[in-house]
Amino acid sequence: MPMNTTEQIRALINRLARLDAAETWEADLNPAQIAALEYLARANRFSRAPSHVAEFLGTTRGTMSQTLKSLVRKGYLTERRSENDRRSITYDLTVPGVALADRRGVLLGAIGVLPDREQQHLCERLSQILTARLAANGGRAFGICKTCAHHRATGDGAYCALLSLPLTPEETTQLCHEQVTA
Amino acid sequence: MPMNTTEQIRALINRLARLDAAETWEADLNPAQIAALEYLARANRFSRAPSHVAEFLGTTRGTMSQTLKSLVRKGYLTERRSENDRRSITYDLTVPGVALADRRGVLLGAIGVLPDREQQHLCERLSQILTARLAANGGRAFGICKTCAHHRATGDGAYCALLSLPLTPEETTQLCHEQVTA
DNA sequence: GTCGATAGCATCGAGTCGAAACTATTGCAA
DNA sequence: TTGCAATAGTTTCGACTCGATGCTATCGAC
Repeated sequence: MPMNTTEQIRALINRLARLDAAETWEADLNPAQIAALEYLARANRFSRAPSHVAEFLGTTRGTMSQTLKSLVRKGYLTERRSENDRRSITYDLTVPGVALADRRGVLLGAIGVLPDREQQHLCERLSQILTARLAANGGRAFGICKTCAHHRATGDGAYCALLSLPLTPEETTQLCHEQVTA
Repeated sequence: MPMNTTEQIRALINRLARLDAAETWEADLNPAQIAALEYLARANRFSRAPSHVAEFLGTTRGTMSQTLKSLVRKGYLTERRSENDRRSITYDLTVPGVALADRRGVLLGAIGVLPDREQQHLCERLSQILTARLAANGGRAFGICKTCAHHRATGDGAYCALLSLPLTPEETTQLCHEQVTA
């Protein structure tokens, strides 16, 4: 029974991710650890708690708790308890953590074979699929801050209307767990 | 530091695969087991040995050996020693195995939001990336039999010029570890 | 017949996986 | 103010994957 296009796309996505994950072992981290580290490298300060990483990657808080603890032991993360809510914890990347998150693999080179226009197009299509996938069972999008309905541009920086907090220019390019596409 | 398009594509591929994998646990199989089962469901009779599955999924023979044994224990596969080469083993799907490989998840539905033309386009782009990725470190393509340089169409069925063996029509639509794009 | 290459397997320690039970904190409401 | 449910994170459990290493059986070329 030959596969239809839809199934082929799913198979390609899974195989590419699997091959990319296999590279990961070159460092002293496994795929789950790299995935968590890369998320934390791109998330803003409101979105770096264990429950956020767990939701982003489709796993449980318990599992993510272990993964994050092991990254702390290896020196790639530090944990910081919140002042306001003493239950919550935020993880920050250390200098080696940032270096590792910026590491690039063979897959990036392979994506580079496509011309810029095609990359742009591909990126949009995959985003559409992700949005549909998340909508199917109420997942959050974790989109970029400045594309959010709560984002307000001010003179110099920006402002979050949901959290009533000022934002630095850098923060507006990061991922946020509260993001709602405008 | 904002991500460029290339990095975004990689991140999207990994996140989609991860979310798809999370669904997998609804059955009594984990992502690695499902991936192996789905490969075996699509591979031809020359490409269903542990070393083939391992190469396809970018893992080692040792690890794959364990995964396949556990699928046998669960009743989704049967193993069969080769007549010609007594070292080699071929795995076949049982009836429950076929049923499980055909199971469809939320991701397929999400891919379905794209119109057919876009799916076709997306499929080609991802294939290009995969080809480039494999070329980067000498991996095999595991392409479809009838697109192979060794494929010869005959009157009724077909013929493999590499293995000097006749092929059924069905076999020419399956994956082959020897495939070389014509 | 020897010997290297190949195919698969067993074992090891670290770590992931979900599930479930647990602690500490928060916030709401009677 | 007390009570209680919701929330955030952790711990423990058993099954399993991960790569690495070393092992056996078989094959094939010389």
